[in-house]
Amino acid sequence: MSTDSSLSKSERETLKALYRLSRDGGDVHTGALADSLGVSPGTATATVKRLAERHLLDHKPYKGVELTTEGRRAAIAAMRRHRIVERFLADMLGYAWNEADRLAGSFEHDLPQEVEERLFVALDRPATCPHGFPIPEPEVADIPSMPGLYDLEQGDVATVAISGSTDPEVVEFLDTLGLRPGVRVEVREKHPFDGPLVLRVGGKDRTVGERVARQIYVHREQRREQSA
Amino acid sequence: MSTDSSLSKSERETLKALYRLSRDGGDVHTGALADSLGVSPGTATATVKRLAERHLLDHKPYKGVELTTEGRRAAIAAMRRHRIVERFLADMLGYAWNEADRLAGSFEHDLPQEVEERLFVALDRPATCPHGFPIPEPEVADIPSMPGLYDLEQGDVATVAISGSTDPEVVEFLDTLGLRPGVRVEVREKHPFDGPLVLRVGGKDRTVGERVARQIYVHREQRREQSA
DNA sequence: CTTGACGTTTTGGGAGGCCAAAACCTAGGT
DNA sequence: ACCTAGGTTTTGGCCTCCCAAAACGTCAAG
Repeated sequence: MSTDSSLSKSERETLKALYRLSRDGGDVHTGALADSLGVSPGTATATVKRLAERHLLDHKPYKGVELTTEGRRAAIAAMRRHRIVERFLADMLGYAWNEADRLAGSFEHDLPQEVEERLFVALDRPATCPHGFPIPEPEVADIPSMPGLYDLEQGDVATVAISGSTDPEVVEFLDTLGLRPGVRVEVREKHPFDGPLVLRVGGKDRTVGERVARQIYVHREQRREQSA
Repeated sequence: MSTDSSLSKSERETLKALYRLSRDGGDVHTGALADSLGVSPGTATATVKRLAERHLLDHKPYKGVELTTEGRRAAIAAMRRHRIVERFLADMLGYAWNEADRLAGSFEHDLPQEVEERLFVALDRPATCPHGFPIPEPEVADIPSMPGLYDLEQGDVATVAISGSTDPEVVEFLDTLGLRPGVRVEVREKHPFDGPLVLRVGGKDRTVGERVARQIYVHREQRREQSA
């Protein structure tokens, strides 16, 4: 029942990383985890072992790691906290969305649950973090995965989300096109054979290539049924 | 030059406690420190030894502990952070001044310096914490000590501050008299022989006994010179 | 089917944190 | 001047967290 019961900073960070890694890619190995956490392989293994004992994940030595339902719930709770703190940094302290990320990680861990909730309310129960990703409900064990911009079809309307791990140069380029987190876009045309998209962004038509479009996530709003 | 350079949670907490303890009372012994931190005597000694190696305090075994100038600066920086966080909890999240205290301690430690400053600005550079105690400037090595309410003389005007360690029942009683942090009071009469004070509080005259008055701190505003 | 190479886990070591209990000072009473 | 009581420090243990390097599995190429 109880979602957490005293996880340490690195344990929470590990769960978050595992959730991310498992969302895109088959088996997650401790090596990938170590990279993602910026930690030595041995350290990653040790943390994994501890979490396995608490039944937050299954560890098949040399084979891979998989979160249990409980582990996924804890990971999502950690993400919720992270995203709320990001919103705080952006909305109350005026940080840009791509700065908030960096700072949130450093002090989200010791934030009491109670304060997290008050903060959420004080921020007016935001639906997304400053990157545009949804803030999950508490206690859920799954977040619906977001499609990429390039997965949309002609006529689709969606809201943009940009991952914090996106190459800063790409981010800057997107910015010049008006493609920023939270912005609404409509797909005007999608050229075949991995061709570019033509989008309606802030009253202007913009063209985006496939490689760049694949780095943008979206929240589909509604599909405009467009014929019979 | 650099005020901190990576102190841990307990190290900072130790410095704060030592600053408090040394402000009222001669030698500070590790026992008092341990009590104040809610930690075993051995743990207190160990932390003291570590801080001594960093030249933040002098430790004369079996005799006592004393902060160095550097140590005092670090302690005050920690207090500044604590008080800013309290203000945040009170002003932005709506916590009562005596609740803020409890919660601030849990997450102030990992707050990046940078965020602390932004928070300070976002809060409109407050002069005091919700208890009524001043938020020190950064980088100072001393805070002027505050007199008690009972140290005032007839005609003095001052602002009330109430320590977080005050007995809750006393706090509640004070509340019924309108004596809350930040409230302005004027001393109408001071009876001799440890007699009661008569104060002007929020447009009403209130009488306060010596024992209670000694538990309230004040910020003197100006001495009204009242004769020749 | 053997043998590397590569990735994973274990081992050994260090630092912070905590405690309980043993060893140790210091000061006060006799 | 002793000696004991009370407070202080050390010791030994346990936990998280990190690393480097040794030991170990696995799998695929020869």
